[in-house]
Amino acid sequence: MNVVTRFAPSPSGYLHIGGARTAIFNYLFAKKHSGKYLVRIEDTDKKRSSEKAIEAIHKGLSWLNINSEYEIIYQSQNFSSHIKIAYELLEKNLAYKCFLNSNELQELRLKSREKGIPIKSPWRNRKDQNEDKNREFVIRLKMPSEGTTTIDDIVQGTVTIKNEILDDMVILRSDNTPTYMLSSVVDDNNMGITHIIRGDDHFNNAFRQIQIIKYLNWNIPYYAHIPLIHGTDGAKLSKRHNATSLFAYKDLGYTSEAMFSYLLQLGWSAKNDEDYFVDRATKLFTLEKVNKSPAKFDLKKLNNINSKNLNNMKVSDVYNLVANRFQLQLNDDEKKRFIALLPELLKRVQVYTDLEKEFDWLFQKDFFCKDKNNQIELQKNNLMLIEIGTNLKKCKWSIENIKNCLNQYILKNSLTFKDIGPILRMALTGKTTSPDLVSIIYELGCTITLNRLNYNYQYKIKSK
RNA sequence: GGUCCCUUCGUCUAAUGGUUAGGACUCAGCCCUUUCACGGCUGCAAUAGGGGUUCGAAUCCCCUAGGGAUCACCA
Repeated sequence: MNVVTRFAPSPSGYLHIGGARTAIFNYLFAKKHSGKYLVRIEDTDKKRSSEKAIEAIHKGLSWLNINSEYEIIYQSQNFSSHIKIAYELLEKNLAYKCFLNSNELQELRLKSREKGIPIKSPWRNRKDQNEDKNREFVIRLKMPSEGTTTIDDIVQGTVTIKNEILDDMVILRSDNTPTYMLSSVVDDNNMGITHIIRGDDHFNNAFRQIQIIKYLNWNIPYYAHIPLIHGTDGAKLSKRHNATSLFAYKDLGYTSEAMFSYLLQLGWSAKNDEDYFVDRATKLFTLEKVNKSPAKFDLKKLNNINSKNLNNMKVSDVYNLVANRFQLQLNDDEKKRFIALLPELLKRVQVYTDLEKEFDWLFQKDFFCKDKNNQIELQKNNLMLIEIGTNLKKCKWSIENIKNCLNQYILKNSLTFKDIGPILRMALTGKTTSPDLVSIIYELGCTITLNRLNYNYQYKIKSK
C-alpha cells in the first residue's frame, strides 16, 4: 500500500506544539512506509485565517525539519469542488436545505441539549425546499438515524456509536462556503490520503465525516487519533497554559532536535531505552505503539533532553546557533576562545540562551568585576594576584605550564588551590562559579589574564 | 447533562496471564573535585478502588470513582 498522510493545520494562530507533534507523527509514519507526507492549510474560515499564521506554520515545520517535499495545498483553493459535492449530496437527497435562522437554531440547540439528543432541523423532511428563494439557507447532511457506525482506529481501537447521536451537520454555510467537515473529507479523498493521523479531539468528528464518505462510496481511510498533550493541570493544552507556541520554545533556547524528540516521546515509545531523534525514530515508528492516554507536558524532561542534545551537537553548530541568536560580532580570537570553552559551558546550561551570562567576562576587553563586595575582596588580595600574574607572564603558554605555575605558587606559599581559586575566578570571570580555571587562563591568553589580575590598576582606570 | 475515550512511581513510559513491576526525568544522599557543572553509584517512589474469571491478573470481564475530549453556519 502506498501510504499518504497529511498534516492539516488551520492557520488561525501560531503553530501549536500539539499541532507540531501531529505533524511529526504524520511525517514519521509516511517516511517509515516510504509514502507521501503532505501539508494542507485548512483556511476555509477566512475570518480566522491569516497570512502571518500560515507563515508561522511553514517556519515551524522548517525548523523541525519536517517540511513536505510536495506542494502545499490550500483548502480555500478547492472551494468549488467542495461546493459541488455539497450540491451532489443535495441532489441525491442525502442532504437538505435548512432555512432556520440563528434565533430558531439557538432555541433548538437548547432544547436538544436538554433532552440529550442531536439537533434535528424541521427542514430535514420538508418538501418545500425551493419555495423560499430569497431566504438564506445552509445545507445539512442527512445523517443516518438508525444503526451504528464503527471505526477501527489504529490508536484508539474499535469504537462503535449509535447513529442516532449524529447531528445533521452543516456542510455548506449560508454564504455558500463549505465547512471544515465537508472540505476536509473531500480534500482527503482528492489527495488520496490513506491514513488520517490527527488529534484525539477529532475522534467524534470521524463518526460524522465518515457518513459523507459512505454516501459517496469513497474509500474509507485508516484513522489514528493520537492523544492530546495536556498541561500540568491535566487539561488540553491551550492558551491559558504558558508556552504553547512552538516558537516560544525556540526562543527560549531549545533545539529543534530536542523538541522533536520530546514531542515524539510524549505518547510514543518503541523500546524505552533512549531518546529518539529523527533517524532512529523513522526506523522504529509504528502507530500501534502510540499510547491511548494523554500525556502531560513536562518542562524538566524537555530540559534534560535539550541539555543532552546540546552536548552532543557539533560545537560549531552550537556556536552558530548562539552567534545567530545574540548577533555576536566576534573577532577570530574571541570566536576561537568561545568555541574552546563552549563544551565546558554547555555542561552548565539546559538551554543555549543561558550562555548569555558568560558573554560579559568572555569577551569584554575592559572587563572587571563590578560587584562591590567582591571588589573589596579582590583589592585585599591584590598582591597575590599580581604575583601569580608575574609568574604566569614568565611561563610558556600551555595548559600544562599554567597548571604547574599555579601549583608552584601554592607550594611556595604553603597554600591549597582552595586558597587561590575563588579569588582568581573572581578576578578573571567576575563570578563565583566557572569552568576549570587553568583552561580559562589558557584561553583568555596571557595579556588579558595579566590585565585582569592586575586588579587595582584596572579598578583605577574604571573609576576615573 | 448526552456521547465517546482514558487511568502503572510526582512526570514520560516498559512489562501483549507467571518479573523482587523495569527504565528515564525530577528529588535526596554519597563518590569524583579548584568552584559550578558533567560523570559514577545508591536511595525514595506506582499498577485508582471493589468484585469476578484463572493454579496464577498491571494484563481478561463487570461495577464504582476520578480525569479528559466533544456536543458551532470554528477547525
